[in-house]
Amino acid sequence: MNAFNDGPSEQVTCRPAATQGLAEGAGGLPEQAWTLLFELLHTHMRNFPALAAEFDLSPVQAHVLRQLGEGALAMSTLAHYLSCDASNVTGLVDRLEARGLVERKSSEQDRRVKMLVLTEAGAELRGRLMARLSAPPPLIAAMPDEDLAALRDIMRRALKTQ
Amino acid sequence: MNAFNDGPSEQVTCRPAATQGLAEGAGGLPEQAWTLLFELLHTHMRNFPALAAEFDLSPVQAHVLRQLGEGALAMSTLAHYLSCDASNVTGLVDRLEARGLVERKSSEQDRRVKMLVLTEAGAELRGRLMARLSAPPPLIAAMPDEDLAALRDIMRRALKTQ
DNA sequence: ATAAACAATTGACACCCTCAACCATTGACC
DNA sequence: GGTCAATGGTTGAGGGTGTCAATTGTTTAT
Repeated sequence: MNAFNDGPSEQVTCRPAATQGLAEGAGGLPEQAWTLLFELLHTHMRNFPALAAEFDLSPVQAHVLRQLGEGALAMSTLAHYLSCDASNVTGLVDRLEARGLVERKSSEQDRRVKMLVLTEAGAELRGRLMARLSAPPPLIAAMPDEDLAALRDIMRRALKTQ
Repeated sequence: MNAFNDGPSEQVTCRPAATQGLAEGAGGLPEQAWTLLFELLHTHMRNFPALAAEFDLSPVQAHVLRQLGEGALAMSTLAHYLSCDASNVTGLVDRLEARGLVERKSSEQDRRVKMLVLTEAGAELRGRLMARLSAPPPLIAAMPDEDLAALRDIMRRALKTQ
């Protein structure tokens, strides 16, 4: 998220210049739609670190909790989902484990593998985090119902055919 | 980023569990639409570090170049746009300046502030970066024209009223 | 003229990330 | 059975990103 950055989370508004060079009107229909979504995307992602910080989590830790939704997950699998090196996950999990949010359990089938499970505290924290994440940002919340329904339907179709 | 995170950029698919606990059908219209957008958002953001790496940039450096679109920008302003501490920007700009992408120019009006400008090389790199960023992800590219047009119009309205 | 506010930097410290090297375990092959 | 390559996780070196507290130089208000 890396990538996202940590920081004070005052009121943020996006600078028009950020899209400069993207040629708003140009390109095909996909480019036009994408450019606009891209704007929402980046302005929202700017808040993610602050949002994670509300739960005393780094952005990446929040991602991990997010991914650890259901049952156990091998470290290597997590590394793949996070698109990062396995060695990175070691320290990541170390810190989460030290905070009592996650547990390493050796796999029965393959003793090389360590499975990750949320502790009770971890599951509780994840619940609160997910609830917070599902709150739509102002830009969405302010949309008229018509647009919201259309948006939802479009996205459902897109995610289904993908 | 880092929040986003840096990492190998193989083929990525999102794990259903990531949305677990978000209660897909529940909530009002805003929540429903948002949950779906949220999915797109996170899967796409996962690729951002790899995308930046194509230009030998860290995710944050790519953000900075993005923001530095038009004229000069004070360091403090950049810090505000990045939602990060001013002290962080110092090192950030140090590295970009060392690579010849950005220049510090003392302001005429106020000798405390240093204005950032893209060098020629920086502007060229930014151009290529922005072109790359404007390429819609597969999920968008695969949408039918009807949906794309609707999506574009909805987003235009939303960004305008915001 | 003095004091408060501000822009940028520095230094200490922590996290995130990669790469290369390493250990233990597994599975295939002779 | 014994050997060897492949795999999962950890460690260590090195660098980017981020914070906070303290410092310097400049501006602005009183």
